[in-house]
Amino acid sequence: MLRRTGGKLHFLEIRDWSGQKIKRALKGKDHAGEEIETWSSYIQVMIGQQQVGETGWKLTQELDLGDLLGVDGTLGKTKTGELTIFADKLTFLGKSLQPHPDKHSGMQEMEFRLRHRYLDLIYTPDTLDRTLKRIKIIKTIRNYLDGQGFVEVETPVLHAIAGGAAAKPFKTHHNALDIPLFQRIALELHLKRLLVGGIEKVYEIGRVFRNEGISQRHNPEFTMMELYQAYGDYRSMMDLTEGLIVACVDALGGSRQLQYGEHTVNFEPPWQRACYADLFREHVGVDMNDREAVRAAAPKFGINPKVVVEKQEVGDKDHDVIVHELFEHAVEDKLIGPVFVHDYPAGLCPLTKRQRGNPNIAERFELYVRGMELANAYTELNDPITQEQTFRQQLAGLPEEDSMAKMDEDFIRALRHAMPPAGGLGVGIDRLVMLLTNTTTIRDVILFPLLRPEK
RNA sequence: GAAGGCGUAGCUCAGUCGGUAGAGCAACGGACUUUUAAUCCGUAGGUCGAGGGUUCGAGCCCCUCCGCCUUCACCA
Repeated sequence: MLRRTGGKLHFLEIRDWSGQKIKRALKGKDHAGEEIETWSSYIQVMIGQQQVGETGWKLTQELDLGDLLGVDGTLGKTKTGELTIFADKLTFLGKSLQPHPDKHSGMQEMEFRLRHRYLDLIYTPDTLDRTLKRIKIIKTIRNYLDGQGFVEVETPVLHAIAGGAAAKPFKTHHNALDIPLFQRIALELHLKRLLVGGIEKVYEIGRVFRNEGISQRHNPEFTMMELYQAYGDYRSMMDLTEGLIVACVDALGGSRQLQYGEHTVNFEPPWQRACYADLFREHVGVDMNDREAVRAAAPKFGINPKVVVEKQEVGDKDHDVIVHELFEHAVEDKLIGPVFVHDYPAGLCPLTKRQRGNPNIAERFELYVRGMELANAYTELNDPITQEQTFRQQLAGLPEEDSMAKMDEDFIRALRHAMPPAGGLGVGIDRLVMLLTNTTTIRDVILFPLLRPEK
């Protein structure tokens, strides 16, 4: 609430949260001509001493910035043309005891904004705008997938074994059963069990947890969408991904050309599809299957082809590992996209089916936009014997206390009852929202990101 | 984990060469009947992130620590 007082006549601007979405023009020089869609708007209220009576006038004298006020009156326009409620009755609804931020400068410091998100929503129009867009994107994903015949499910967050990805889990404990439990790091293994169970088009949108570092692109809890389609493969996943994300872009109501930083990204389909090996050759300059050439090229991109443990070179890195490090350094930044990078070196993808006729290539793609991995999809491995072997290989070097070091025997048993061949897709919702709302930090697309406790 | 930047009133920010701690908004008191962030007059508000050092004297210089931001590293 802004207040301009004038003797026996006051003008207030109150924020109206009627729940109805409207277009609102942003005020101020910086936003001239801009509109956002929101459910909050400001409307002016005029309060005259004679109109609101003695108690109403007394109340008016006591109002502070941030108070909640009910107004009955007549809608009209002032002589300057501003839409205004001419109040004849005031109802006091809530008191602000804490001083609010500067009504013009708003909130500048990131930490203050994050620790007072309720104020940030009021004083930083972009925060509310991004929040509404996030909700709309998630709703669009549900509508789109439901329309394609997918079934949304809920699977456990607490796992006895945290599998489906390579990440450190959060650990907790169940008292009655007296067992350790982990918060999930992926949705994959339960959704695949459902494939076995005959739910042939299945998805989940849910929170996953990884006990790792925090950065502009990482929050310890974040939202994943994973879907699995029986009798699909990574090619069908590309078509689905393209349709899904274009639907999200369209849902935001603007153009299919979206600004992100200094780049404009064109989401108009069809999107480029590029083979991993071709991109590698183009940007690194050597054939990724040429082991000598790859090894020789590594130092040019600042990559050490030796494994370094505590500053000792203890051996040669695996060929596919060097290839991918080169890819990350030399190629990723160039992928403004959207571009599907497909056909990955098999060594990088233990859970992926090999290409028919080429065991060195995995049927996988990642969708890159502006150098960021936005989606990851496979033709899923459905052979229980191969799956068990790759699990064992993957776990071989890990320390015992690492939860990843435990084999999910139940999952293997499920596969042994026959999982249909399937395409699978994972999308990091937070990063998708970042991209579609031109936001540089994940902390601004999550309402309450994890912060170090105060003091 | 490394480097750089920042930390001053509830908020947004000044603070020069090392010389008494500042402004606007918000709050409080008063005046005012047509305003578009900011009417006028007045009042109050501070462990200058914390601790140590140099100095006659430190918001400012030096050291240590804490927090946040940025970049890099790590991490699917």
